[in-house]
Amino acid sequence: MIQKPRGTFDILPSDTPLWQYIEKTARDTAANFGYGEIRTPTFESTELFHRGVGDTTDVVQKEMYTFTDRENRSFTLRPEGTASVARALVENGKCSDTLPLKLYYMINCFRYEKPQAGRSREFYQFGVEMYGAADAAADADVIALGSEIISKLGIKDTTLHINSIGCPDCRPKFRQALYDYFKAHEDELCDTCKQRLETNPLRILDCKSPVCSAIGKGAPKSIEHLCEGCADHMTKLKNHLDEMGIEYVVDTNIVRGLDYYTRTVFEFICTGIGAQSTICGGGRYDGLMKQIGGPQMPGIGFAMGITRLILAMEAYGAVPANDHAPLLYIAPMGAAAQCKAAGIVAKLRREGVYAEYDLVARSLKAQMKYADKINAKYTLIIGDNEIESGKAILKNMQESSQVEVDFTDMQALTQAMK
RNA sequence: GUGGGCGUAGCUCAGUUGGUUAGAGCGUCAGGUUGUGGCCCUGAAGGCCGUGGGUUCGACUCCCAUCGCUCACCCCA
Repeated sequence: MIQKPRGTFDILPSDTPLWQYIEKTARDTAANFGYGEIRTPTFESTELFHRGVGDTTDVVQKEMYTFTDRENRSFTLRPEGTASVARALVENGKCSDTLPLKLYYMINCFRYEKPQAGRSREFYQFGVEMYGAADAAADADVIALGSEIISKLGIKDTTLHINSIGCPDCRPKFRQALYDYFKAHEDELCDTCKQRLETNPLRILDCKSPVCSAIGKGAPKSIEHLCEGCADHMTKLKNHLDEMGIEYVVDTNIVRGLDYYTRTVFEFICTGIGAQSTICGGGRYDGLMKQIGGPQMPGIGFAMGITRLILAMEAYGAVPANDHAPLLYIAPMGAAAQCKAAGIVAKLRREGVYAEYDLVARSLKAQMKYADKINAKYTLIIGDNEIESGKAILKNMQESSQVEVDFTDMQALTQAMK
């Protein structure tokens, strides 16, 4: 038995209706916000992610599926969607189009991580990107879209956390202030945080250790170290969110792990789906486009993990019932009747009706059981007598009532099932 | 990459201090007299007890390894 690769999963017919529902909800909502769909290759030049996502990130350093092709060129299965979209816009000259550019995508991504609840090696995400709008109004508009989708999917207990991590001007100063603060408490920090102090002092703020989090409470806050421009941006974002009726909390612990983020970062966090509780995460990336060789153009966007949305929907009973059932099941007895049934079903299907008939030569009784199991609304029984007379019994499965119909008259048959 | 938990029929799980033909429920299939579903009843198919070693007269049961699943750290969607 050859098994699927670790961290991947099959999506079976019993699950696909939910996936399709989520995808449709996301697409339709994005379309109402003026976004158009973009589709990019599943793999890209490895260099794109080094420059776009950032050389120092965990994603690039140890989580990418990188391979060389027959010409010895290095490619990588996309670990996220933002870099590809930026590349596609530059490569196709779309940066000269009317601004802002608004794109959405529905993709699979790949990261070599150890699987757990809400995290897999191949995962699916819906994401949006807006380019050419530096104003905080754009941030609010993007967040509003994420909020709207989550709300439409019926996901409860979700909180929007926002923060500003500053820009290339003010961030280094904040980082230094943070470093200085924790350096003074270095002896008290846990072992992992002692390492974090050198690698990424921002992450100490997340530490679950009581000692570290206690120390963290007194640490400098990023929003207190913003330059004037970044501070104004944050204020305007909050004003817009307030006006739009979107609730949020300012969470200075929100620090995204991808290098391209600037200023606004945000996460929609849903309690009750395990440790991987961010169902939607994003932020602003004003330097990304230039970083990958395009023009200087501000951008902002988010991505939501489809699997996490599903976990959340399941947790809150928001999964819609699957009511796909045949209008008619035809139970033929014998080869001649089966042939007749095939003809009737073919006509119904051409009219867009979901109809079925026996394909495995079951007994009549077994066919009735089958019709019941697939939830057929009506069953039509055809044998030799019926072929001769052209009339057959149509049974309403719910009411258990029967009427005789002329099954050679499609209009009469359809009418009888109204 | 680091930890914890778990691997027995398609699914959910039993399996007594190691003892002979490994069980149940659900599901699947076939029946319960001659052309009719849902309830009920009967029967059948389906397991090298994750894999490989070891201890033992004997291992689903104990030990080791390995693979897989799962949860958490980390990171992120």
